Amino acid sequence: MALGKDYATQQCSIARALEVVGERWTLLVVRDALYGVRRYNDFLVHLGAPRAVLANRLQTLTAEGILEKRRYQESPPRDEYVVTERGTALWPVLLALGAWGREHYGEDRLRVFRHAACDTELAPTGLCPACGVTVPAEDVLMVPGPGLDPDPADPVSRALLKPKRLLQPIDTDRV
Amino acid sequence: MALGKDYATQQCSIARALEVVGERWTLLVVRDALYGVRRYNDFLVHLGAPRAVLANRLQTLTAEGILEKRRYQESPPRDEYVVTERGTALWPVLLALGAWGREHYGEDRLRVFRHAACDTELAPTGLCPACGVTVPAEDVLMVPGPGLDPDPADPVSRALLKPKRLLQPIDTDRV
DNA sequence: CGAATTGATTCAGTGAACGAACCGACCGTG
DNA sequence: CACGGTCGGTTCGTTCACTGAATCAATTCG
Repeated sequence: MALGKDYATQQCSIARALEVVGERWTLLVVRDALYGVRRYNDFLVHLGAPRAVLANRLQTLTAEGILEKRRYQESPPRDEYVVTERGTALWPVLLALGAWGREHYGEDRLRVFRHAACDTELAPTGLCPACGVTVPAEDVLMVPGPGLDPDPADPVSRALLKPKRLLQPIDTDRV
Repeated sequence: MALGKDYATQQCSIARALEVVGERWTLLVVRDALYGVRRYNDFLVHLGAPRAVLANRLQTLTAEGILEKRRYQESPPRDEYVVTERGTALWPVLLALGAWGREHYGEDRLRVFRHAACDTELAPTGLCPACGVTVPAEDVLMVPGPGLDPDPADPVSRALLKPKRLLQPIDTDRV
């Protein structure tokens, strides 16, 4: 990646972070991983990225310890990519980025994030206004917003219509 | 930009945000703008980006309303790029990203961000632990950390060694 | 007048992204 | 046991963006 070469001289942890997750598609892969996507093919259809790029990103993210490749069945050997703690730590970044995007460019809200314990909607900082705590990703409930297409084409988007906890694997087994 | 084409189908405000600020160098330009960098040449020496890319990013960011091009002197005509409210709204994203980068990759802390009102260090969420408020960017005091090179080559890095408020223009007039 | 400063644009070379095709391992069905 | 389908990729030619060096125009300073 050409990124690292120049950013390395930056003396800045933002630049350091962007070396790792600043490439095209990378943060969207992490987003999907947090949403519960785990399989190569599910990433592929949901992201629409070229296969070679996806394979490269999954490999890089695994090497960086953001995802973990895990064998979930032998014969045929199948691996899934599960987000690690380091990857989960990117959740506040994605939340803030999404809040900014919606605030300044989006009309309707597409997804709403709630504190699973009290069902209160999170602030863009990740704080639960009711409980006063910063909600960890595993306690976040993702609910579809009014702006979301109710009948998407791909099965992954369809699985993501159901309210679900972050990090919980998606469930694509249905009509 | 090739970014927009694919991300547009994503039904996601994170993807929408990345369409705008997801390109290489873009977030670093915004970071510098928040740090008080305003002039083409200052961005250039501090970032080390190719001139054509910098010119392109400044133009795009201006078109997106994240920076504002402002004439600061006639004869010779000189413009500076000042961060807008929309650009300032990216501060929490950069803070979270920097916190993640330092946490997972940095050894020393390079910059410390404090609440100007009470001098307390900010949480990665932007919250002031003492006051309990989310500190707006203009009330953030940036202080060099122990890991920062005390004698950098370029004048912009040298100007950024002094404690300063975010958004306040940098001062490069010195030895 | 000549040199320096500022804010760019142009251009050739390189590397990355794109999209389509292909591949190998395995499964289930007939 | 052939046949088609799925899964997780790799390969390849084209296009596009980034890179770095050179150039340029306007103006001020010496």
